[in-house]
Amino acid sequence: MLTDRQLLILQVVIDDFIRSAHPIGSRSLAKKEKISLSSATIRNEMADLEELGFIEKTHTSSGRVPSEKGYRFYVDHLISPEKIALQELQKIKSIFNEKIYELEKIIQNSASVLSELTKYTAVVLGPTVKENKLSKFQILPLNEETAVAIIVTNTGHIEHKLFSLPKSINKSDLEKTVNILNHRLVGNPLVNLQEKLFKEVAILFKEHIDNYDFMIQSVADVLNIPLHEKLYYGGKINMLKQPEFQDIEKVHEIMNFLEEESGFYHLLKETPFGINVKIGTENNLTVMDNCSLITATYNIGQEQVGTIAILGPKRMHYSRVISIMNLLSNDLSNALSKLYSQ
Amino acid sequence: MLTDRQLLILQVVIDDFIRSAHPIGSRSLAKKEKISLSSATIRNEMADLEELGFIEKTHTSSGRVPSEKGYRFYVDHLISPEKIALQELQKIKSIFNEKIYELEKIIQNSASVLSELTKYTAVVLGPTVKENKLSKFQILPLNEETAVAIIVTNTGHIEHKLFSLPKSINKSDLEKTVNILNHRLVGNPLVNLQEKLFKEVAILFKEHIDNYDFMIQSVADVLNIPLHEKLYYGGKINMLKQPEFQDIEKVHEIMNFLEEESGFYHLLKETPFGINVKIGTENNLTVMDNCSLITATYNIGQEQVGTIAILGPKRMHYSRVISIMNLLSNDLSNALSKLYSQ
DNA sequence: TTTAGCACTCCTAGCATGCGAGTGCTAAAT
DNA sequence: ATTTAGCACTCGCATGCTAGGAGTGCTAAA
Repeated sequence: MLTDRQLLILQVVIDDFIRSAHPIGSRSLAKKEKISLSSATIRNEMADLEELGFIEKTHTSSGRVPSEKGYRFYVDHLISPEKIALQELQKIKSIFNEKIYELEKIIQNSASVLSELTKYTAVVLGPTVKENKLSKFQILPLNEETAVAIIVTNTGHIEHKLFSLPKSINKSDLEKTVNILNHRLVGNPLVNLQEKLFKEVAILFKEHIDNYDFMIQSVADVLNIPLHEKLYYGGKINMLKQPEFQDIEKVHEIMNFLEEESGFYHLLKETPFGINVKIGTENNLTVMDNCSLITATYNIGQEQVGTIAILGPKRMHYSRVISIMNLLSNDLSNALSKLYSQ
Repeated sequence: MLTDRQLLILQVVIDDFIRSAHPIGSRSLAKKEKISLSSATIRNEMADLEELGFIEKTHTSSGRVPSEKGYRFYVDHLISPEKIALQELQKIKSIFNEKIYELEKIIQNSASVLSELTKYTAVVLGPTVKENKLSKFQILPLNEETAVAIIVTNTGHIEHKLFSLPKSINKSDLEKTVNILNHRLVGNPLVNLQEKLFKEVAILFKEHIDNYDFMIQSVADVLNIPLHEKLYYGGKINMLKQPEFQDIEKVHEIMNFLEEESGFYHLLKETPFGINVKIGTENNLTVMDNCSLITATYNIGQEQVGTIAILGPKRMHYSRVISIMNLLSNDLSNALSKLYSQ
């Protein structure tokens, strides 16, 4: 177990390193207000902390930097919630103040504000669509051959899709189609729509609709909604400001990973409830070895539907970021729940 | 006027520099197959070319690199169309082979393929919406309070927008609203809709619709379609591969400019018909001083509607990029014209 | 007109040097 | 028994020097 003095020193070392990005030595530590010990004493304590694996040297005679274990301990035991300036709070609130109904915009705004406040890169995983249920289906014919289908889900997600109509379809058939689909499919999860369509709806189509085989194929196309959630980004290039990313190689690697979509998707898809911090190699991904990822889930009603995340260097301002994400994920959950849960 | 020999030397210098990114000197030039002159002769010619401003030295005793004037001359007089490999041609065709109805996807695909083939950054300015005309308007009520409006334009652009309904509106009022709007507004350019709404439609609303003031406000919101065309990107991080962008500062600057949207919007908004090359300071923008921008317009029917662009270092593979953009802009115009012009 | 030769310039890589910030260890001070 | 002062030592980094290489311009000969 660490002594109070060791805790203090560890905390100051990490705090300082997070601020300055420079290794810190015993002499500069001794000058700090909080610490009234000689540099020699501190040297002894630091040697112990190093032996325990919380801090490390970059070379034999350098100051110390936090190790991954050090950061982990810091995050778990040494940080306390940070006060967020009023002005910044208002920025968060402002996401939800405007009368925005559209989910996508709220989420994109969240990512932007998050990156703006933290100066790191924000990634938001949009709400699960898999669990979404169909709440409305409509067809709007554009001309003889094409129509646009509008699909609305219970979470406020709206999608439109062009498709081709059977030749010489009449108005009443279209109406019947819409009625049947609404009657049979509303309330069902999107994933099941295709199955239901072919099993249950097909029979009804056959009974009531001319040219039913073409129609059912078109509808099937339309209902084939991409099931992977979308990712929203904010401050993609904030990384370039961080001193740890002065190496163009590293930047390229991590940027590439960001652009690729699928990589981050998996990373965010399976995050535990609430705030979670993954430091460096804890992410189990070589590209992320020098990064920390802080995630927070958000929900609609009781259901956890998505994740907001901040990607930054391991030397991240953890307390501040965690406080901000706490606020934002709560506000986001509240706002979305108000709008879309029934 | 330049002699044939000077032309040859200028061409080889620029070709070589585009390939290698290293200044080239008289000795290495003399070794080239195409050139059977001694290094001393070449030195004399190069001195002349420098005096004329086509090439320059990075320091007193360095090899030569092309000047902006040199690139300009090269682009205007020395390059010839490049053969594009079959495989690459097919990649271009593949954008249009699939059955895609949606404009946005075709355009996004174009940007992606363009960046993939050139290894530079592609930016595409979507089709003008200002000139677009309304071709269909529909309202789809979701519940008591909200509805989604669907707006379709003559170029196949579809937009949906949530809005709130007046309290206790009845079905027939909604239908009347839709009818009036379709009757009065279809065929009008999007820019004029707001004006027409307040001038002509307002009167009709007053006559026929309960709660008309609320309704007209909602409709006005809905018809307030963002009039700036969207930008689509491909290969944003390709820049990082170029040796001229090893300086993180420069990368940051230019990336920032890319992310900002509005900057590039103006750059692409006013491009002349066909292929255009702007080299370095010709772009009249400090961030672009080390970049070249190649643009090509595309059209639907006879109307020029948008621009595709490649952003790269001044040391760009001009002939190849121009050839590719020629192909792609033509194919894009054809495909869009087939789909959306009548 | 072209080319060979030569002196000169400038960049770059490599190496020595000194300084500063840091360390560990020991012995004295508290 | 801790804490601290002192000291020798280490390492990174900035500086300056040097040699080598690639290039140039100029002059004089081919």
